[in-house]
Amino acid sequence: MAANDLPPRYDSKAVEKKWYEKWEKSGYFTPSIDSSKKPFTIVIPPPNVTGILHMGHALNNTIQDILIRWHRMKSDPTLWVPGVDHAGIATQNVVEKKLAKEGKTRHQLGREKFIETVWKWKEEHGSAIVKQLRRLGASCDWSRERFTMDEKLSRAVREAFVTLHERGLVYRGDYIINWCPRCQTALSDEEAVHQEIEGALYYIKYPIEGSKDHVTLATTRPETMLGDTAVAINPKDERYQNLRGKKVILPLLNRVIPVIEDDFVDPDFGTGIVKVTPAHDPNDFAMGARHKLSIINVMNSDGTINEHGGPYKGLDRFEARKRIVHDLETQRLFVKRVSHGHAVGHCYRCHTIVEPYLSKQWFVKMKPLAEKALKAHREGKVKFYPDRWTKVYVSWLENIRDWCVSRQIWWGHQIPVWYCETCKGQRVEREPVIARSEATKQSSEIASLPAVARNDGIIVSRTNPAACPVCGSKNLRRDPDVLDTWFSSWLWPFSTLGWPEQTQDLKYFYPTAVLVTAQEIIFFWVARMIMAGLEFMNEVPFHSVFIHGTVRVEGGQKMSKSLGNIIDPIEIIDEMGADALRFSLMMLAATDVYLSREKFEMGRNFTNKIWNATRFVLSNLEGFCELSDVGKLDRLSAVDKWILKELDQTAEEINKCFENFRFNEGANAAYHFFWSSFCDWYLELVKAVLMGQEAPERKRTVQAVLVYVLEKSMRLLHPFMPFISEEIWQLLKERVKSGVFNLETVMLASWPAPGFKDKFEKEVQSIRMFQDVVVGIRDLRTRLGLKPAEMLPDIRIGTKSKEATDAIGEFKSQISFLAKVSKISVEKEVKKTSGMIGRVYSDIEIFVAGLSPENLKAEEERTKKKIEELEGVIRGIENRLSDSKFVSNAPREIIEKEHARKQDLAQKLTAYRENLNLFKQ
RNA sequence: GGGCUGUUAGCUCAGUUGGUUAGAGCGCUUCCUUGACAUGGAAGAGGUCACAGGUUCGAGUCCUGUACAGCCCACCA
Repeated sequence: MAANDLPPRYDSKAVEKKWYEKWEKSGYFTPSIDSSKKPFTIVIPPPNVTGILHMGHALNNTIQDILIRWHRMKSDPTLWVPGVDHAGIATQNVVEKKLAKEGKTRHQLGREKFIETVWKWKEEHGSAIVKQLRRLGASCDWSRERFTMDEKLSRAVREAFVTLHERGLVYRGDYIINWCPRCQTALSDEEAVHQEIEGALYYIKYPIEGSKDHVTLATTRPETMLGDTAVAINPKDERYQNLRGKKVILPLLNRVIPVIEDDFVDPDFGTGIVKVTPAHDPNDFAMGARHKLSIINVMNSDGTINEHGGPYKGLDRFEARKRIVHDLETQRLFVKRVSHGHAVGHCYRCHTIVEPYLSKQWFVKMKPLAEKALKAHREGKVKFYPDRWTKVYVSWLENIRDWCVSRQIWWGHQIPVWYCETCKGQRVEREPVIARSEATKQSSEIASLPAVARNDGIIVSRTNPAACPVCGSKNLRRDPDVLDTWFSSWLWPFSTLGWPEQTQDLKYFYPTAVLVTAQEIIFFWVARMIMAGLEFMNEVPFHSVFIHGTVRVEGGQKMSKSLGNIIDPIEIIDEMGADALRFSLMMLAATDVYLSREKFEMGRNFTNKIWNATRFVLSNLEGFCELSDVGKLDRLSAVDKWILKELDQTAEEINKCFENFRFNEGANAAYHFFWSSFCDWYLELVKAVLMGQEAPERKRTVQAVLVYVLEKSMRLLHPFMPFISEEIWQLLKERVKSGVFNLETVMLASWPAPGFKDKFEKEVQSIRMFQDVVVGIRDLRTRLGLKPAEMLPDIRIGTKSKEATDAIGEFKSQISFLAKVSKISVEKEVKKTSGMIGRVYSDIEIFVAGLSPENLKAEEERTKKKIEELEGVIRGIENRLSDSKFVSNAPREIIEKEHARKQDLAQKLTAYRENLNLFKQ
């Protein structure tokens, strides 16, 4: 055998680095715009600039890369736009933490200097994840890489905000928002993650004014009582009719507050009496509005009690809670504390319990946007895969609430709003504000809140104004807030392509084809992108949304840094290779992925298998091989045709799987074809040819088929395993002359289309029979305890079918090669003698004679068991066939099938029964 | 409280419109270092498809209910 200088183990490291650099440098990732062709575009879900690649990214980007590479091979102009998100709160937190280590705060630095520091941090650390995406093999067009804080994308953000304002879809108002006392910023409803916690209901007595009596009410947050401005009952509640028009005394502060009646109060909860704290609870805020209650904010932005909290001033909210409960106990106004599980909002970034907090924020009116998005869905313009996510999307849109978009941090897009200090106070024009909970039932009441005048010295502008357009004053102050990070993300599918400029990219590549993402950000991102696309581009940003599973650790937990259960994809790439990582993920990715390190061995073993199959093929080529069109060769044997057919069917199946986002099935098909069909059968079979005394033409044919199948396999595997497929394809290119190798890379080779449709059916059938015989003989060998090197002296195969006779006759030499048999005879009627055992197939029986008593005994048992099994199955079929309902209702082909099956099994049964007799002799 | 998903081999999971004897990987048993590969090869064992009903000639697959698990949504203080 020719010397082979390839190592027996695949070395992923060297290969991966080499090819990725070559691809990127050669510009293969950059499509050329061809107006005669329909492009295929994907925008990446931009990872956070603070992020490092985790398994979720690996899964998400592997799927995108598969789609991208597949389409590129189908010669669509294919664009994958990469980029990174500035991740306002997360990034600011990271940099602030770093400053804290140096003993500094952002306030010491000042805004300008701080933002400079963040940019510096970004330059130094922000490219970590894009480097890691390269290691994964992601074939993004890096020449179009974007960052949400790029000048052009910032311009898009500003354009979007101002446009929405012009359309009356942006407003500013005083509302209860979710406030994170740790991050010191407002959060949108989506950013306040509700988590079930084991809290408590505190029952407290409020004395009734002018009476020795009191009312008892229940609350989960006693500290907010400092801001109570009323107590409420349900007007229909019989029990409390006597409280009508009364006043109660707020304990601790001794404030006199009224008893109000409101339908909101649920008589069945707690005592049926509610304390009303308009500044610290959204419902109370609404009630306060309805009853024109005063609003007392008792907290500072850091969650400590402020000067309105009397003696509790300066205490943290939870400390204040303890002290208040204690003081109430002392005053005998505390009744009881009852455990009470309830959902409480937590900051999605730092997990601090958010405080419902009254403040002035900017909102986007979502209902008009959502209506467009719903309409687009009804018209089938955007489809979710799997379909069940549609419902999640629709129900969120139907119940949408306004979006609080201002954040009290520094890192982000500063809101393009200025306040004229001169105009301020001169309320020019009043206009009722549409409330945050417009979609909820309380909306009509909220609308009667004190209105904020829209032109009350507020300037919303595309460019930085030099003077107030109303009064000409230069005394302007810019709104210090920045926009929610998602306010730039939702523009991503078109801002990355140049919007608001009408660039060539935007015209050609928008809308994109598919969005690949995880379930967690359907609301945050997917739905909002659809709304933005429709609002600003008048077209959905993508036609398909593929929602893949969540990556979890074995055992079901989410993979997270804090749990310390991370499996780092880069470590897996280092150890086993990116291809192994990618392929393993795809094999597992049907639903949520539960990972353990061992699971990646599947992919690693597969890469090694591919590698070694290649070593075998290459070492069996003699010199430089010329590959003519295999399909035209008339020297193809049945096995050649069989493997070509299998290859065809696999290509077709993988294609279908990609079309339907069924990546695990596609990976399975590729795996099974390459390993079982190509390696286990075809390679083993052709060894007989390559090493035997076959005619040189036969050898050359086999070599051609080997190369042909291997080359096409590399194309099929390329989307899954870009690196090894390229490496092997290039190795073949060095040794083989063929049209396809005029190309530079397998990346640009065409996606295999079936070439042998409706052909080779007969050959496929006879190979199946041949495989039966080989497996049968091997089974017998194992049962007889033969050593691999030992030859079975005499195998007799009985068959009455002409096809089987022909097939076995044709493959005799291969059978003896694969199953180690010295003599094979095919007979119509095998003369059975005692001491023979056999295996029975539909058309074929295999016999071997001359066995030991122990072997015979074991085989007798086995035969008996087999007979019982067959009898059971046949009985079942007979029952069915004698059932008049079945016969009259089932389709004819099913009945025919059953008949044929019965006959088949009956024949087998007879054969086994005869065999059983052999043991009795 | 509402919604969604899952429950199939020891483990992790496939199973597209209902139709042969339900598949894969890992693990397990036996054998094999044979000239591509022990990250390998050959043969094999292992499943009343959570439970109870229903529709149907026929159900892992469709319907209803139950149990368990997980996820998402939700302002009952």
